[in-house]
Amino acid sequence: MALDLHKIEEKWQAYWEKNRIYKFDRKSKKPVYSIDTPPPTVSGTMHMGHAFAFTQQDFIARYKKMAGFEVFHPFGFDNNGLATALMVEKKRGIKQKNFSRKEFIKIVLKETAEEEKKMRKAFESIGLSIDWSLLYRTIDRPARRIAQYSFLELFKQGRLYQREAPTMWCPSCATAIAQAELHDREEESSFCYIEFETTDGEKISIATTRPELMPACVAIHVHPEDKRYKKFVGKEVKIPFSNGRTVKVFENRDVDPEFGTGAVYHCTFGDLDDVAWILETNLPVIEIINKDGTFNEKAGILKGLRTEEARKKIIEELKKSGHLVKEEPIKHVVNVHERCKTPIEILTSKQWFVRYLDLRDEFIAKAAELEWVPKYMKKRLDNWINGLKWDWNISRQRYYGVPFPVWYCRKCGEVVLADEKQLPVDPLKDKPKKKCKCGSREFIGEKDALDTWFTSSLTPQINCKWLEDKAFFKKMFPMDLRPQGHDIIALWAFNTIVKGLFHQRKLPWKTITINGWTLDPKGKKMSKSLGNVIRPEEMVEKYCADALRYWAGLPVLGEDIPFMEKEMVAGKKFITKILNASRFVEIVTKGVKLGKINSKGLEPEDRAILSKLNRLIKESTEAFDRYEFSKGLNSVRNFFWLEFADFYIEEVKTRVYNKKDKGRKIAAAVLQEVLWNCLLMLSPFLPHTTEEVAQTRFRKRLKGKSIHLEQWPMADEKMIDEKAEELGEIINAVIAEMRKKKTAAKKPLNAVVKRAVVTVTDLQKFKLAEPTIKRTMAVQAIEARKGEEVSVKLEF
RNA sequence: GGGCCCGUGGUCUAGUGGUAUGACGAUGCCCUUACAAGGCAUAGGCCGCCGGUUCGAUUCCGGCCGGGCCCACCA
Repeated sequence: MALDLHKIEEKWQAYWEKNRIYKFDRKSKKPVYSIDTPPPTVSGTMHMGHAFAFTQQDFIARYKKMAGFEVFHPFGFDNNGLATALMVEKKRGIKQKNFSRKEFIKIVLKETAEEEKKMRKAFESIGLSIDWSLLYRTIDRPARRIAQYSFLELFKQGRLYQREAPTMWCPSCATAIAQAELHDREEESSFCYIEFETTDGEKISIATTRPELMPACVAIHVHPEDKRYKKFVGKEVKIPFSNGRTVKVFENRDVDPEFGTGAVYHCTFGDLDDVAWILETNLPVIEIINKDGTFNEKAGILKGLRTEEARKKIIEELKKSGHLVKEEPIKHVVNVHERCKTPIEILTSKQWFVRYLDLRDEFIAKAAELEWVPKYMKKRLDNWINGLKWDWNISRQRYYGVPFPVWYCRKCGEVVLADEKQLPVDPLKDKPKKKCKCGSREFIGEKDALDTWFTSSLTPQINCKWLEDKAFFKKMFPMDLRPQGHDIIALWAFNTIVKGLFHQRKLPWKTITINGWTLDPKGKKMSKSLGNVIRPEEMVEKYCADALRYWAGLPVLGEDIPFMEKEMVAGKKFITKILNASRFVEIVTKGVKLGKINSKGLEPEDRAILSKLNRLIKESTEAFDRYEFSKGLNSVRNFFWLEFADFYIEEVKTRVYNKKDKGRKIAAAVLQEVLWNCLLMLSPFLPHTTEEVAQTRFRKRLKGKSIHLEQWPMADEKMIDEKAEELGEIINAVIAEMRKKKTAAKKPLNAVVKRAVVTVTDLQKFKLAEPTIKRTMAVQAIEARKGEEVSVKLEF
């Protein structure tokens, strides 16, 4: 039978949406289970990592729904901030600086609306149990309002300050960025040995990868125990091309005497160490780079150039003047902006910060109260918090994003906050409600936008309608689950915890699950530059959504998984198997008055399969409760295929084919019972396939409109019977031996056996197993003998 | 450099203090009244390496090697 799995899947997706199967009913009396879903950046494409993570999250959502919870499973789009703006700039080939603020925002909103449609379709195509009526966007009014309210509240708590400070700056995006937005990149560069002269004519060499920062040099550092440089300490050194400016030589224990020449020149600001040294030494700041990345007049001969050009130029000039004594190639790591990969510079500018370094210990202690799945992921957060060096810079010099609810008084410079009631505000359009303390009514609106994470860190508050619906918020906050990737533990998880603690004095959720990464088939990270990206839509197209979901259910939560197309094959085979086995069960049970499973008349194979089924239900439920869904999928799959389809179905065929067989009604009942429970346990993984079978073949079993509204099965402990399973194993072992012999004799498996000689270890038990074996393998007569191990001889 | 994770037949994986689960692939047989986009069967692994604990380790401990991720970083 040719099955069009795509048609089946589309049919049920439309049905679910039409019948609002995944609707969250806030009036329900069931306990709520809420999920703080990760809002993907609107880019128009769903990548494999999305498909993987959302599917894993969906397993949990579907399980919880069946387990009796009213599941709150929303979806969010992150269309706020820098990532979104950069995506649009790239797509359109534009830069924000060439547009007015208004125009630029308009373009971004239009583009993201289009991209969002494509993305939603992609996410729908993998069969997620999302209630789309709960959709939120990180730039929509409620999100803006909450983000601004968060700002006001933090201000009142004394957690916000504004400061002119050295800040990591992206010259390409022309904005300050946060520590968490840094990435490293290894770069080939040259290590320049530059010879300086002291005022009394002695020579000292330093080595640097940033010769272009020389005009900003404010000191030279040497290690206090470095004998070579002892005599230089305290002396003045002449800076080339600087009209005779000199800097002092300092002792500094941070210097590594082994590296370079053992002498370091100190610039404002080459790297984070320079910043620390500036703070320690009270040296002057010479800022030579403008916000747009060009060098200013303080850079002298480098004025107007950008970093790369300036480097070339200064090397050239130093060569000419004889200051450059050596140049060697070096590989070193530079900090780049993760969004645009431009090496960062450190500049001073006025920025808003959230003061939180003082609370590091509290954050670590509180985060320990969360349930982390897997547990070890918490260490990553601890590492991050322990390594924090900066308060959280939340200012971004961008047009697009949530504005600061802040004005500055034109007359006295006082910071004036928006009134809670007027949120969300745009300080460039709106005005404060009151006049300034100084009496002035003239204000300048803050032009910067809030860091994207300032808003994203409020997704629990957004989901729970913090400001819009107090009763709802009280009922819903904190949420139950935050599922997310390990790459953004330091960003999203951390900042969300921070906000929860600041605003509600509570952790924002009870549990955090961390999903792994999707890697390419060789175990490498998928990336556009490596050209190894596999798109989920291609796989859905080639196989089907349930096959993709099958793959997502294989690894343990938190583990990275290489994308293996063979698992799609395996998934599709499994789906076909389910559909075929279900067809069989329907055919042979149709019109049969089902027997009662608790009654007498259960054959050994019935008892064995029912015992195994109930044990499986128990194990599968426990696995799900521990978020070990891969165990659930694996064990149900193996049971369904290797026990139920391979053995049980074969063992009862003669019973169900023969209308007069007295075991027929029982076998029919057991077939349905086992299949139905397997379908229920597989429905979180294969929602389309199981719905198809339930709706087309087992309508009568369905209590509601969908298998996804059914109750998760309960194990009947009384049915678990080790002795029955033991006997079942004997039956299966003998059948397996007979299959081998038939295969070896090149006979079909239904070939009639006139006589079989079977050696078994326990003759008494075998007596009980014999009838099942005879009918399953078409054996007319069996002679049983006692022996050390099971063996079989067949006569045809 | 620091932290975390991983290393099981050709490939990917389950698992456990008593030599091992399944898949994909390979090979052979079989049109068997669910299924040939199938069924059944077969081959294939000193469970990364070296030590230690133990009667016994793939499983526990230590070290090493290899891979991955995060963080820091030499100017």
